[in-house]
This record gives sequence, structure tokens and C-alpha cells, in this order.
Amino acid sequence: MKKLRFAVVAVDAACFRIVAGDLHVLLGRVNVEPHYKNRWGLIGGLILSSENADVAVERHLRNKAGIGRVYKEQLYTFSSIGRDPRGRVISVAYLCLAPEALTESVGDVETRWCSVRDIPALAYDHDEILNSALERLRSRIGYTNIIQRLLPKEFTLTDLQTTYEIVLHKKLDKRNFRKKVLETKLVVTTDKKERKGASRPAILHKFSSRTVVNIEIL
Amino acid sequence: MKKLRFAVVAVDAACFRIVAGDLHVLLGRVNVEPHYKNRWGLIGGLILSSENADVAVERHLRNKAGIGRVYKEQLYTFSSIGRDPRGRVISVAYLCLAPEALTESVGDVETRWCSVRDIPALAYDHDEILNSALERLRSRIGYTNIIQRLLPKEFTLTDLQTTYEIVLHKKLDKRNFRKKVLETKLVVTTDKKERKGASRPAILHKFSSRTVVNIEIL
DNA sequence: ACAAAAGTGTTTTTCTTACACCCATGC
DNA sequence: GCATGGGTGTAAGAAAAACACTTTTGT
Repeated sequence: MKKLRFAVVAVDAACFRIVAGDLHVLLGRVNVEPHYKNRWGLIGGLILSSENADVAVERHLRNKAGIGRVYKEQLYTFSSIGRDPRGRVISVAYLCLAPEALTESVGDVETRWCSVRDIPALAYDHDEILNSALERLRSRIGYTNIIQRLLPKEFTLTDLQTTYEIVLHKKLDKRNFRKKVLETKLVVTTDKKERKGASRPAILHKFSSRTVVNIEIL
Repeated sequence: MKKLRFAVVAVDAACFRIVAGDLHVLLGRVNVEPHYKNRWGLIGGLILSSENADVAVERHLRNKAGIGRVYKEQLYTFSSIGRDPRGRVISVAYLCLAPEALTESVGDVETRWCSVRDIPALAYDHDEILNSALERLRSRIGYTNIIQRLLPKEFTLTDLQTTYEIVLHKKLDKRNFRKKVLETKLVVTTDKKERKGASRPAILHKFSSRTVVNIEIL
């Protein structure tokens, strides 16, 4: 192999989760003097030569934020010259989804879940990455079953509708929503019910397939 | 900046073009002994530290295949460990579109345009890249105006329809096609006509915007 | 006058949207 | 028995699909 030029390759994860009825994103503390003092940014880090980008995302989320088993899909690769003030870093960005009831432990980095409606100015080009990720998420829940990764395995149709409404930030019609969701066959009933307070118990539903499926538009 | 691990970062272009009523892709000769003898692959190459990925794609298409001014959009980043037998190479893949009447000069690599229905086994993971690119192209012509980059600036509606049919590999209804295309307002008439053989001349049309537009689905 | 491709509307069917009441339970 | 959220159908409007003939030109 002839002389080759090398670059630093990283991954960055825009990891979303429903917290208290609002869409939140996982941020980590960034302290890169003299460029960024005490800022926030997405969780990310370098790709090792022994792993591919998907594995690198998992590792960094686990080590830095203490979370594992999130859903992830590649978003876009950011390669502007000046995106990292310390040097040339190309970053493969990911969209990640974590369930509301996430089991979290501590990691190497100070982290927090931040409402997407209240994001501070982020380090690097992470604002741009986050915006693409949000746009992609909102578009993809319309024609795939990925929203299941924001929910527990079993959920009521009201929970599902509420999750759509939180992500899309708009109200949906209950009857039309149920009709559409059920006729895709991606969501099926279980024989369990959820009792919650003084009201009729709701039938629990689940997704029929855990793998990502594109809804046919024929 | 602390010790960092480095990888080689490349770009690969799946560059499409209409040739003789069929969708073709640009291939370049690959001779990487002992791994690939006299194979074909996509056009690509390394990213320099002075350029971003978009610029690298342009440079390699110009230098290796002698073509410039193609439309390009990022597709996906391929990072499997073994995708290049010579060593660790991460590749940012691009979908590119070239007009039928392309001005081409010779480049450093032997190239050919090959019908997508007759692709040989390609080097590296270029089969996989090509398949993603084709899928993306077919899906994106449905909700953007990118198909204009496969056509000359001015074209008849029949040309436009034929181009859709070639890419999608299925027949469309003439009246419904025209109705739909014209009501998006993305395509407008010019005051020119094209005379071609013994038949009624067709009005030439053009796209109202050269920049990529997503068609609203409200 | 005829061959060849361009151009043009209407009907049917399908999908989307809007909308209001009864049901099962806990207290 | 009443408050709470769960569950259900229909009608009107919009969008998509199917379909065939007339127009303009060159020869």
C-alpha cells in the first residue's frame, strides 16, 4: 500500500429519549481548553482500528454515559475542515433512541438529558448534527417502526399516540391514529391490560417486529 | 491533543447517467494485486487533509474519470473492518448524477459506463454501495427534484417521463404523470419547441429551481 | 392523406380527515 | 353514581388511478 494520508475518525451520537412527556437528548460536558470551557455537546469519540462505526457508538455511549442497548442508525458524516478546532476530525453521526425506562449507570463524562426545546449552544458542529438528527427522527417515525425504541416493550395505544405527538410536536386525532396504526399490522394487541387509576383499563399492545421495517406506500 | 488513533478515509462515488435509454453507472478499473486482478469498482479515493468529503468526490471524479459538474449527495459511510483487504479504510459513499450529454475527457483510470442491469462483481464492498445508491436514487426521485440532474436543462415532458420510467424501471400513465408534475410547480414551460421527426413538436420544459427541493407532502 | 408523437378531462376508486358518544373501572 | 381515560364508526372531501381521442407536424 502506497503512502496514504490519514485522518482522525470519530462518531457522535444524538441520543433521544422521552423524559417527563418531552423529547430529550443526551448531552455530555465538554471541556477542551482553550476552545470550549464548560460547554455541552453530544456524546462521541474516536473509532478504534478494531471496530466499525456502529460498535464505536455503542462503546462511547456505554463508557461515557453509562447507557447500553440503544437503537442506532447512521445519520450523516460531517467532514468540514474546521469542525474541530484541535485538528482534522471527520465524524460519523448517529441517531440513537433510548427507552423511557432506561437503566443508566455513571460513565466517564458528566451527562444530562436536555429537552430539545431548550438546547444550549453546543460545542463543535453539534448543533448542526442535532438538527439533522431531529429532522431525520421526525421524518422516519412516519414510515418506519422505529418509534418502538422510545417505548417499553408493551404499551397502550394512548402511550404510542402520545409519543408520536411529543416527537412531532403536534396533536393527532385519536380514532384516525388507531385506525392507521392497526391497519399497518406493525402493532398488535397482547392479552394483557394496564390498570391505571380510576378509568377503564387499556389493552397493552406491542410491535410485531423488533427489526426496522419500512411501511410500504405501494 | 492527546494520542489519537487514525484511519484512512476515502470517498466512493456511485455516479449514474442515462445512456441509450438505460440507467448506467460509472465504473473504473481496479488492479490491486494480489487482491483484485482486473476488476471493476466505483470511482473513489482518499480525502486530503485540505478538503472535505464533497470536494474529494469532485476531485476524484475529475482526475480519474475526466468528468466534472455532477450532482452529488452523501449516501452512507461504510466502515467494516475488512472492507479493503489492504488495510483499514473508512469510505464515505456518494450518490452522483450526470447528465446524458456529459462532456467527458480522459482521466487516470480506465472507465466505462455500465448498465445497472448488467453489473459485474465489483471490488471491495462496492456492490453493497451501489445497491444502496440505487435504492436511494429510486426513492429520492419520488419526493425531490433531483431527476433534473440526469436531464439537459430543457426537455420535453415525454423525456422527463421516460427518465422516470428508466430509473424506476416501470411504466407510468402519461396523463397522470403530466398532471402531477405540472401541479408541483417544479417544472415550468419555456416558449421553445422541439421538432423531432414527423410528428407534432413538443413544448420544452425546465425545472423552476436548480437547487434540491423536497416536495411538500403536508 | 397518413404516420408519429404531443397533448388534453372525466369518472371511479381509494385514502384522508373531521367528528361525538358509550364503556369499564376506582373511589 | 360520578369522574377518568379507553375504545369505537361514519360521512364528506381530497387525492390517485384508470382510461381514449384529437392535434400538429413531416413526408
